[in-house]
Amino acid sequence: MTTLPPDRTAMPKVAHELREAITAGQYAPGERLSEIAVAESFGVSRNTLRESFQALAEQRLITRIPNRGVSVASPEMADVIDIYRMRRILELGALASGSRLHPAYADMTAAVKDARAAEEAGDRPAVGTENMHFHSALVRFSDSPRVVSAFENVAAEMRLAFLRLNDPERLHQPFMGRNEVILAAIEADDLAAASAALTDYLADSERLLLSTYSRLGLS
Amino acid sequence: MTTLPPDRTAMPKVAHELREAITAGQYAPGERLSEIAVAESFGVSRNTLRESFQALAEQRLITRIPNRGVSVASPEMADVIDIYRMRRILELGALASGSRLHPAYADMTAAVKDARAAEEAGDRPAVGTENMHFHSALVRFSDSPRVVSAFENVAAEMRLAFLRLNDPERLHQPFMGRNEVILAAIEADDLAAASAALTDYLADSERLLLSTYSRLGLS
DNA sequence: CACACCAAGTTGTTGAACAATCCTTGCGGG
DNA sequence: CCCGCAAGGATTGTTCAACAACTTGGTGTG
Repeated sequence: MTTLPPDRTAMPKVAHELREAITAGQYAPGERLSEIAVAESFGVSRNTLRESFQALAEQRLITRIPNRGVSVASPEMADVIDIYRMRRILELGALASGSRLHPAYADMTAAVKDARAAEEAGDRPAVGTENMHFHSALVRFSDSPRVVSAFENVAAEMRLAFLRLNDPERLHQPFMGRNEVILAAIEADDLAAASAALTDYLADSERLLLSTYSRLGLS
Repeated sequence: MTTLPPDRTAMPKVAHELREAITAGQYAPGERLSEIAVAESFGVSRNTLRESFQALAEQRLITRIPNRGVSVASPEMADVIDIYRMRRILELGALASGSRLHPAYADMTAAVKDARAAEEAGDRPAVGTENMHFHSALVRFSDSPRVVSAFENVAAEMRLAFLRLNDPERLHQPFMGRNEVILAAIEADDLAAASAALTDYLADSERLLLSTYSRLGLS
């Protein structure tokens, strides 16, 4: 077994792949991440891995406790509430610049269409993915990289909240109709109606998530 | 020269102190940060420093270019525009929950009072600090740690934008009156008026900053 | 002047080391 | 039987020295 030369820019790649793995549920929320084990699995040194950890910790995707290492974040009810506060501010703020002429509008339309198709096909995970695509696109109305990346961060945290549940994807399903209402309001240039629909969406989605937490006795 | 035992949790401290040093202008925007030099000055190893760098990079306070190391961020016009987009969304979103009964209201009052006092005393830097305190407090209306820390991040970036200028503090001065208008509107429970005043504030502040950039031929 | 080349310096990464701290386990006392 | 506690092993946080890849600035050549 010959040792390969080290990848000269391994850290960003590792951070990215680890992020994907976490949001894909390959590591469960709350799961402990052993430095040695993870470093080995990514084929990097412990030091390089620690740099990647720092990036993910800043995004609140992992939790660092001094002398006790790293574990995948496991959002509690208080976090869920806060995540929705952030979502409300970012999404409603972005929607204020919404328009049927904006490129993001087409992406939202596509997300709704693909979600419908996935629903027909009974592909629940895809419905969930498209739902999040819809809201990612919505936030792009802001034309602001900072707003978009702040949203992507809370979206990843949301994903972790869902992963704590038994059937994560089930919770997305009831809301696809809501997205269509929002879209129609934007199409009609009625941003007030779109905002109202989005506000309802967020309130109901938060309620459902929190009550599921409560039902399962979480946090 | 006896070598001390390494600080068992040096990284967070270094990240914090480096952040302070950068926002205080001890390292100029765009300045190159040599790993060896900075590590030495903080009394930590290169590896530990790199972890701290990663945290600050995630906050956009420093810029990492592969194989060329780290430099203090130097916001360009496009960044300033984006920072204000983010500020508009966060601050207006938080202000929507504003109330004279909220603890943040008292902090805003204090910031205005201290700013007035600093202005009397001709202490320009303090006027700037209190101006930012005012807006930090405003954002706390959101009751959301995530919103607050997202704001603190763009506030630090703002600081870097100001540091690119000759007389950073001068730009804060014209706006203290605006803060008083916002405060009065909240006191009168007129959130619409407060939002309008804040919108004006942000637009004018952005305009002044951008025109100063332009006058100095920056970016 | 343009261009290839060279040398010095820096970065990105590794692997091994070590003390401090945590965690488990087994043991003894109540 | 349960609780506290001590010993041991495992893990973390950090350091150091090494090395190749890369950048940078200068030099010489055509």
